[in-house]
Amino acid sequence: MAIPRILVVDDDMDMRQMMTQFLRQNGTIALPAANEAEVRTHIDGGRVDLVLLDVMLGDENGLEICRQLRAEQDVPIIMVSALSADSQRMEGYAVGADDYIAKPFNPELLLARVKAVLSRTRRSASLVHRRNTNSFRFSGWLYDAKSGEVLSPAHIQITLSRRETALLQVLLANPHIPLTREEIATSLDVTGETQTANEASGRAIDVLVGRLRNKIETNPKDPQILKTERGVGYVFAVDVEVSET
Amino acid sequence: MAIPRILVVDDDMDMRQMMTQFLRQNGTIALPAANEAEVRTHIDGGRVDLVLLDVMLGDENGLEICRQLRAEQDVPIIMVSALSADSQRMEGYAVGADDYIAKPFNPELLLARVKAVLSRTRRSASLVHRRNTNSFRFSGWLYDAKSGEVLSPAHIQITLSRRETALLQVLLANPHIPLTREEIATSLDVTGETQTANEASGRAIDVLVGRLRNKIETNPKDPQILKTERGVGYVFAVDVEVSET
DNA sequence: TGGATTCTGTTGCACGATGTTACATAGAAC
DNA sequence: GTTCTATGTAACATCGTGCAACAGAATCCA
Repeated sequence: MAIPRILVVDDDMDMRQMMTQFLRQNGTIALPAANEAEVRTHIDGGRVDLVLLDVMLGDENGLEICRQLRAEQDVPIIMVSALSADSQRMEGYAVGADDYIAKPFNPELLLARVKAVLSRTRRSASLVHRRNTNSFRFSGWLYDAKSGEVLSPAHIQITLSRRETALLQVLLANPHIPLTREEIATSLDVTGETQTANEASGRAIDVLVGRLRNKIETNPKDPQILKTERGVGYVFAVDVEVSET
Repeated sequence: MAIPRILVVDDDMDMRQMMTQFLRQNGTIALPAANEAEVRTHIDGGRVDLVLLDVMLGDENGLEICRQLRAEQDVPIIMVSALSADSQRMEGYAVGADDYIAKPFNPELLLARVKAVLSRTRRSASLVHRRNTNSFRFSGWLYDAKSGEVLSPAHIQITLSRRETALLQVLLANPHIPLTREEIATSLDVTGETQTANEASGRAIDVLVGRLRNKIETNPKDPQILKTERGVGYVFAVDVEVSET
């Protein structure tokens, strides 16, 4: 499974920090946000699998933000509130939240709810691997998922190793979204190919990326397709057109 | 998140200074102005997210300025006044102010009101990094935001590091406006993460500025573009022409 | 089965980008 | 002038990444 990315929205810095830290220690990517603008940035700019949204955001209204997100996106939302009255809870559900937690909460409970919502929506599993698609086009290249063939812009067939193919698939499924090495490594294992231990120690992903670059980049020294996001990971930086054959 | 730019209009220098200083300490860019002419300069010349407008401006009338701004712009305005009588308050709203604060006020209250108005109008999202603009021209130079290319007046391509590029972007978005090191550092932290690596200890910004100067100034020893504001920070001191491609 | 071939992870080094530090210098305050 | 503070900058330190070389694992094939 890909690593879930959770947007933690709370205007209280201590609270925000506590929650992000805890979530990070428990195998998720926690993205802090303090207000609506920051929520926008994350939602619009990158992938977010779940939003933990405080009801009371200073002067802003968490419920309103929730309503808006719901209207335009279908990202799962868990409302968090210092008010545990049932009326509040109902209001949370009314605006479309997937779950509701009252502060102060047991961290384990939070984790349980998070896991529940993530698995319920199966969103975390849906982001990397697409189904029912057979071919991908990107900057002149063609990858046929069914046969596994890769054709260069000059229509020359390229052979990729199994691992390289898996990497390409992960990237093709997430164009323009920076993926960390850990996310890539985890996704590669999910494909069920090699079960070997993940990237605990080393630079396997780096080397794998380099090898793929050598095969699909015109000038591997100056990659245009598979770009490096320093301090983050790698991005598939071109548009991908998906066909159903 | 973008740093909000707040225009502080008050003819009393102490008051002006106190307010700008306080706002700057709280993560905003505060632009001082003492009269209508200076207000004009800022409003017309650069981005302003919020105006803090004193009702009593010597001979000029804050209410009148507010009315005019309202008529032609939709920048949010908070009226500030030594007179707390309700009639005054009503008058403030009548001319279109978004909020009203009576002097003397609690700084925290001011901050709260400012945040409230900023988030309400969602103006804080219109930030240092402009969108939908692809190229910037300044004193013969050309920076293409899309490709990241920088062309010198002699049409020679210059390569900037990632950090240098980010700095240039921040400066280009704020021509003629002195930015403190802290403001710059904050703006450079696009990730918004808990980055420990910000300018707590060091002179990173100074050195970064020096490196950018070495690349874009004709004579780095006597900078004409990226000037130092002693005791303040740095200014991008030339006009910037923005194109949409 | 055993050897050849291919695949893949590990390691060490190079290199560029960036932050830190120490010192020199410029400017302001007196 | 002297003194103090802010700034410029060279030199160094650190970190992330690319990559060649190596070694073990997997696969192929006679």
